[in-house]
Amino acid sequence: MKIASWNVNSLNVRLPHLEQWLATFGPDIVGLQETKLEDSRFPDAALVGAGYRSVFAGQKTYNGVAILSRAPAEDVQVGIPGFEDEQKRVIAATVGGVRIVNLYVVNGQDVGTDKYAYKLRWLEAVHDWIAQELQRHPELVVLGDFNIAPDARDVHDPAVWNDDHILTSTAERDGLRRLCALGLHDAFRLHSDVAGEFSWWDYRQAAFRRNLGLRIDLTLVSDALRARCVAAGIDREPRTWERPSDHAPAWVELGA
DNA sequence: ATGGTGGTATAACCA
Repeated sequence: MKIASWNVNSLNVRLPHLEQWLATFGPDIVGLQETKLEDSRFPDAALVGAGYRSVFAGQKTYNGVAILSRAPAEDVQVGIPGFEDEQKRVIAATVGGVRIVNLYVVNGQDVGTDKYAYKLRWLEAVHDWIAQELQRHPELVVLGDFNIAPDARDVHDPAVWNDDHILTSTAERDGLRRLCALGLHDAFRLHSDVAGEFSWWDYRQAAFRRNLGLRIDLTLVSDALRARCVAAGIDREPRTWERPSDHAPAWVELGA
């Protein structure tokens, strides 16, 4: 079973890319972020044509998340229970017995800003909620655009992307570490210790061509799924297509 | 330090 995460940066613009990628990569489950669509405009009929059902939580212009799956999605949860948030950043569902939590983590703008404080608060709320989810659903995958690069291997220039920089700051990385300490494992790192494999490249400065990227799109698997995690990676191909998202899909494969 | 690009309430704002 292949499970993926992709920040599409506008599903309206990227639907043809998504359809092409679904047809070639053939994931069983995909978490999408930054759909930037109200629910009434979600292209669920087109995706049925591609063989996928959709559950989604969107808004105009910003944010928006969805889970696509070949098998039905059950027990759908939108948002973090008990955490008031206008921004559509969280959707969870159970597919084929596996609980999928899809996150569009707050970007945070710059260290010390109000948005940064919101990011840290939001991460703490996610942490407390995931602790409960793990009790109810030991077979859990937390995936998404984390807007945090776990360590120095995951950035092209550790001198710039340091302890004081947004997406790599100590407090952000501590937030991710605390989440993982609940019993979640970065699937990519179960299979590789290479540096320089990224999932996001800025549109500016020809960053993709020069591989000036970060690995901020993650798939985390729970203790109970760890032994079934047979492979993980990042599919750079859609980032090479014309008018791409700035993110590439990150994926994990679970064996039987 | 700035600004570069791309998305969308097409003007700022967000990333």
